[in-house]
Amino acid sequence: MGSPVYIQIHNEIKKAIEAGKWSVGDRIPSERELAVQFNVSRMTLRQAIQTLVEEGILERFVGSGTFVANQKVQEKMSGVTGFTDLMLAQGKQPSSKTVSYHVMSPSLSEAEKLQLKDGDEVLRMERVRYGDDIPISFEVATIPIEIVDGLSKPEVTDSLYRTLETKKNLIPGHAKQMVSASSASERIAEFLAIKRGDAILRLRQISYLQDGRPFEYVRTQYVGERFEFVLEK
Amino acid sequence: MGSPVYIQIHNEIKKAIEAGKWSVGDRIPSERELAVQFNVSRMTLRQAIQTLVEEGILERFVGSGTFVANQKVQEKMSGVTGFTDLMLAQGKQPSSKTVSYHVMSPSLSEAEKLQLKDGDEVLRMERVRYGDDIPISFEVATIPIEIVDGLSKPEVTDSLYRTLETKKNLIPGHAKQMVSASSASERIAEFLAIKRGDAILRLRQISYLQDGRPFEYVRTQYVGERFEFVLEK
DNA sequence: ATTATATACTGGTATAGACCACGTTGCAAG
DNA sequence: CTTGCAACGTGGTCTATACCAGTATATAAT
Repeated sequence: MGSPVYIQIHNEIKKAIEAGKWSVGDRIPSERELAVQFNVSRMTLRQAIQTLVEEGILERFVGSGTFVANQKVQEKMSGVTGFTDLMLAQGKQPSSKTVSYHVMSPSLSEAEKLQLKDGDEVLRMERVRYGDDIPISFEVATIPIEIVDGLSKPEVTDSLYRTLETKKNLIPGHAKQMVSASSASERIAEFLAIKRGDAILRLRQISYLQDGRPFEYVRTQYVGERFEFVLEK
Repeated sequence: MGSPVYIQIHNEIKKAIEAGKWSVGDRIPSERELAVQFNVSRMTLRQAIQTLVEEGILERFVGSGTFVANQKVQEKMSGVTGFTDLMLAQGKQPSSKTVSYHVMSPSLSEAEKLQLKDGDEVLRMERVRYGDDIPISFEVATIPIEIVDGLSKPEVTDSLYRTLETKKNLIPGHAKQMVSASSASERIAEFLAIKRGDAILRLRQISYLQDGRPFEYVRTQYVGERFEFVLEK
């Protein structure tokens, strides 16, 4: 085990909570007690607790103790987590239909956003997303071909994020998102079962890997009447 | 000076950076040097640095040193900062016209969002916001009367956030924001110089004080063609 | 001049102890 | 029984020291 001790302790406490040793609202042992249990100094133990507090898993109260926090479902719009999780978090059954799925040359805009070199190709797919079988959004995703090289179609369409992490050890980092409003075109209106000109919430998102390379450019059009982003700050 | 030493050092370093002692990209003295300068232990000095790193003001690199970071203009949408700052950050000249300004009984929705008791009154004001004299948004702000008690109209309309901080020592905490899309009504279209049915980006925001009390409920309608939110995660 | 290698310096981790302000709890005084 | 206060436990802050792993730089060997 090469990682720092406080990370190891962080993981052990996290696992203990997930295993149900302590439930939401429970007080965990004091820093001094835990320091003895793990056989480390209190400062090191505090570092482990600190990381858990930053993750929102624990809460500290002076004079009272440290408690298991009730995981706020914040960052609903983080976008670094996908549509599937978003729908499930809202209690809706997610599904989707892939409209197209092709390898092609990128548009100028795509090449710029994804920082592509001349001649690089991309995978472009269009999808309609549903929540409880009601159309929620129409999205166009563009991914550099080198990112999805060797992956099967289901591996890409089902959960790209998980596949990238498990199969290629590529970990998503930050994302840039742009939100605007527009009206539905004839084609989009048909996919989303609305009228032409109806309100559309547009989200353009560029996702980057931890090393800063862009790996996905997604343009999503949400039905204004059926979707809303919630942000907490 | 009652605050912890590491907070004091945090503030001193921050002021030094703002004063231009070190510029973006500059290396600041090592932790060991600064610890001697401030006459504290290295651990305490590290705590001060840590808070500055978390604020995005400094960056650390093992083996190289600690550097002044190039302040990312993230959280443009935080909303806890107002329209004025938003426009200035984008290089546009902000202005606004107050359409109405009345004390009245809250609607059911307002009373709920602001957690009002029966009989409580509110200040409701409608405003059109401009960037470089082009209409950008129409907003309706509702504020509990007790929050703005004793404040003049300009103090409320010009910069409510600054006034609350300086005059009443009330500090904004978090905010909840909901983003959706819709179409412009006849009345709104007129204010915003667009056509009825044109795309509107809707933002509903509830702002809370640090103690958790809601103090402002704002509904804003942005012209879809002229405005876009940018988020970084 | 180029390439290894050693050295000095940086932030990262870890220890063991100390005092503080705050919240909780139980005991004593009313 | 209630109230007030003291003792105790908690997380928050701080010290002084040590070693580690990564980076940069000067030095030595080629």
